[in-house]
Amino acid sequence: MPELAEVEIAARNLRAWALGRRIERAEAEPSAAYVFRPGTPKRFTAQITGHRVESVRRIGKQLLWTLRGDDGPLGLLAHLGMTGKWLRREKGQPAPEYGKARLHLDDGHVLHFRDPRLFGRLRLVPGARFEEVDELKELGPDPLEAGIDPARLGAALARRRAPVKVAIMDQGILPGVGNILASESCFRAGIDPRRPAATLGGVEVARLAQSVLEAVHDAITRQEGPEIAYVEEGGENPFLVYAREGERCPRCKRADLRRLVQAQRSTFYCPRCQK
DNA sequence: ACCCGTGTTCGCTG
DNA sequence: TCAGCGAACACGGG
Repeated sequence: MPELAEVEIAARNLRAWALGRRIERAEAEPSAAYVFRPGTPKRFTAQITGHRVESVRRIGKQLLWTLRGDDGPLGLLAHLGMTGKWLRREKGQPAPEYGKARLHLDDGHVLHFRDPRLFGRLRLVPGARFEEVDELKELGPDPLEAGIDPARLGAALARRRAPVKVAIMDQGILPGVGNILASESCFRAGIDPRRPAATLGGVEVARLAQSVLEAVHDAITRQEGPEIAYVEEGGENPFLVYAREGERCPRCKRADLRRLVQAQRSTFYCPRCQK
């Protein structure tokens, strides 16, 4: 369930699990070719096997692995898409359902990339030259790593006529912000998600910047644990407004939360608190 | 059967 | 060139 917070947890897990480990064998499901584009499952297997995991970095929703082999570094760019997840299993345990790729480590564990819906991506980056990858060039500064500069955010929003909730999901503006965080951030900031981005004043932009960081920190705090545990089946919805259409607003406790569709995605908001 | 979904990309339009 | 829009991608779950 990957937005910034989930990917950050994934990065922390992967560092704890894999840093310094040698990948004795990499495997990929031939049937999951879609995940490895551009590239093939075969190439994935052949190139990664034998490398050591040197670092795992996160920018927005992207995971940047740097692997070290005999003939220099190799990058692995991983995106979880809608349903991607990294899991760790002991050697010999059955692979998780929908496992698309596996990294057998030299400590008796196997890292599985599980992705039922196949919107995830695993992409090799020769020489780990991530600076040459187009999707990464287009990303803005990571909110968690660099903070959010209200002046920069204001300037970016000023150019947009799109609704503010849609604009803040632009990965060139706030990488890592997805559909949930966007709704949550607008709610926390008391800003109507339908407002054209360019109509926000300086005070509102500053409040929005702060709200995004708070929503991210809250989400990370909730999820820390051995694995990504997140709105697991039967778990309680941890969000303030997301997926709470019809429920009473947790702030004003008077209006009922509403749902609307923006840019083909659901938005949740309080019609009374968000101006 | 139908609708929904935590994401990105591509093609088209103004 | 850029902003905006809708479709497409693939598939499980309610």
